Amino acid sequence: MSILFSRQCEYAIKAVVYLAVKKDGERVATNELTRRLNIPYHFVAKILQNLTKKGLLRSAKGPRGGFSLALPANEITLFDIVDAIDGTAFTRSCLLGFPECSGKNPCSVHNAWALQRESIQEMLVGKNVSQLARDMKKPEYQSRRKG
Amino acid sequence: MSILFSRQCEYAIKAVVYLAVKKDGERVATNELTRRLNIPYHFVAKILQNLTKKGLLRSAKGPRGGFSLALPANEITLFDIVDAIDGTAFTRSCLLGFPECSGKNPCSVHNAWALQRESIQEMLVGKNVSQLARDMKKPEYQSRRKG
DNA sequence: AGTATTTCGGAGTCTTTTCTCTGAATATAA
DNA sequence: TTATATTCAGAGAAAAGACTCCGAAATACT
Repeated sequence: MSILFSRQCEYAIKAVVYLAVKKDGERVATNELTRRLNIPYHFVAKILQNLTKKGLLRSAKGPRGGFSLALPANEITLFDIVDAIDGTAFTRSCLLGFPECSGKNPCSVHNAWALQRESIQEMLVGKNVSQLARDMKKPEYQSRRKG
Repeated sequence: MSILFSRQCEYAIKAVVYLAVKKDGERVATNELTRRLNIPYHFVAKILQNLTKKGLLRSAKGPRGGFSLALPANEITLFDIVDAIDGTAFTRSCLLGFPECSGKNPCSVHNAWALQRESIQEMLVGKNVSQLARDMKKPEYQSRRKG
């Protein structure tokens, strides 16, 4: 099937936005996330671990431990999260997978697709999780992709 | 990683465009395709078989057999190929995977992404393989995704 | 100090996608 | 009619992605 981002990346976005809804620095444990976001426990744990390594989150062990944003919510964009999890290859890669497709040697869909990519990227850079959190106060927070 | 279309779909597009470059009804064997497009033999064979089942291609067995377009090149759009291989879920699905995300109950990136999807779809519908074939007369036809 | 809670790190399993193989069926050409 | 070139069909192997498990380390609370 294949859609723009991996599952893991979708989950990461949901989790970070969830953290952004909380007060600054408030810690949230994996347990709460798995319940509220409906993401498998061990999987979301791993994802948060990854985000921590990338410096987007801060973690604390022990009772009352958990995860919190490492930066102000308005300084974390969707793009940052996508970059941390999936990388940014999609901003460059040819739709048809030609390795040598580029501006000076474009494949036949290069230009059209290049515009699309650009505008997707702009959207991702333009949305920070503080905005998303605001929209999301009414959390119809549920899980999984349907179809 | 995950990009908009599957590998199989990329390959399908390349193959169909390759056929469109040929004269009407000219048959091309799997062998030629695998060599020219650098796609694994048995894999491209399967893909062409799929496209045949979907009615986009015609096949002929035996010596001087092979595959050819089942329709005039200007009546096959990129969208048709994507539809045949990956399906069109991407035109509907929420970027974050919320199953109940929709126009009346949008997630926080719904509207932005809905516009993107729409414009991607328009591009796919707007490009037929005859146009692509024309662009591609200078075939820098090579293989695989790099990064 | 001891216990409970929580993340960390690595390895392991399951599923889907990508890619391979093989044996048959069919058509062409000599 | 025989040899050969080709697709067809389905099963199988390998790699990638999604998800699980477990033991260890850290911290807070009693």
